[in-house]
Amino acid sequence: MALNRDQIITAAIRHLNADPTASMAEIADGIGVSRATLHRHFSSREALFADMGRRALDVWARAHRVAGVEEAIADGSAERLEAALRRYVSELITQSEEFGFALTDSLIAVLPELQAYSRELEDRDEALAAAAQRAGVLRPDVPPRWVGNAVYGLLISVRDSLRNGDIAARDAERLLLETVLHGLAAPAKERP
Amino acid sequence: MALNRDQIITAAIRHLNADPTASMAEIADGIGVSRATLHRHFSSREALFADMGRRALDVWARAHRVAGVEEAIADGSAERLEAALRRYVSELITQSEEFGFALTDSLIAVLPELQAYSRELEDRDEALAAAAQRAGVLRPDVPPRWVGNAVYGLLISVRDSLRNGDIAARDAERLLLETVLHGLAAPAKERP
DNA sequence: CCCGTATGCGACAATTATGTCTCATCCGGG
DNA sequence: CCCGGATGAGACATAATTGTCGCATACGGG
Repeated sequence: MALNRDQIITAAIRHLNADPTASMAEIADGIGVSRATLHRHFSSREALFADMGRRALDVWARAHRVAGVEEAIADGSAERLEAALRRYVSELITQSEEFGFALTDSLIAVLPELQAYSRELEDRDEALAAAAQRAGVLRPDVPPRWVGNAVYGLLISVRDSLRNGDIAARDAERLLLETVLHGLAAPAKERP
Repeated sequence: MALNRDQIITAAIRHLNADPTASMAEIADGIGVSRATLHRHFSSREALFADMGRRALDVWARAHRVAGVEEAIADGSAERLEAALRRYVSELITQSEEFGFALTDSLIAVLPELQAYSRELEDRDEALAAAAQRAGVLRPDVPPRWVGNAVYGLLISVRDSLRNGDIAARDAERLLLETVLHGLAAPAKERP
């Protein structure tokens, strides 16, 4: 057997990142399996997309776990929180090819199961941001949800920048972290 | 006559922002015109999308003009460049509902005419960023293209944040500008 | 008031995508 | 070597979408 179910999902995400409107036939062709096989693994297009969404959210959840987000929140120290924040962003960038699907597709908002899953992760993001604000790691004068959304948007920036060759892959993590933490203004100047 | 061509484009953009996969029938229905009328104004779906893309890029170009980007680059002073930068971002946020279409849809990358238009605007963005770096307004240790892409991604953050009610509309501009210029780290701490 | 224009409505053919099915083939384990 | 399960190829019916057309009608200016 050439590809198992997981490999098909991975390849499908990769292919749909390049062409978000691809049909089942195009997806199958791009992956290198027949359309019939695709339908044997996923009863419908919706089922395939649901599994891809689940995969993307799993990647997101794994980033939380790997970075020790929960523990850092419980700990509450600035050092732990900042380390978790950096590790978390780094993990998201590394896995952005699979996670990126969640960035673009509105399908997640439709399926109730994924919606709950997504909400849970967003809440944890918010908790992390709020804890980091309390610990003095992040500035307190922005809504905690904005932090997660800003990272989310900058991940799209990274994806597009890499796609266009505007930045080097090895610089992606530094650029995202520097931008979200310190911004792009020249350091010497101002700050009222 | 209920709606002219321009109004239809505006309404179509608005509707497709909410449901990017809407069919011609759904678009027409959402706008409040018949499918036939839609086809009378736009010979094909592709023609409609091309016009929407053009509109989005026009908004972008207008933001450049209103902010005096070209003049600020020619002037080269830090004050003019920073003012143009702020005004430019502000304008993009204000018009984000119509410009937002360009943020998401990959159609622009396909049509040669829009591609050239888009490239031109991107180049001007890059020139602005580079000039701001030379003038000491923006930090010089990031690729100039990254600046534009970061703003682009944060505009998506703003759109999503507003959609979810995570931030207030009147805070959008401040949050985007603050984030892109100074970042989200607490000001007092670190900076090696 | 009248007429031209634009619109809505419905029908239509053509195309495309989807999901199911059958059958031949291939491939690996026993 | 043989067999069972998985795959590829293709046919098929169904549904959705697209683009076109004809016709009736509503609207608005002259």
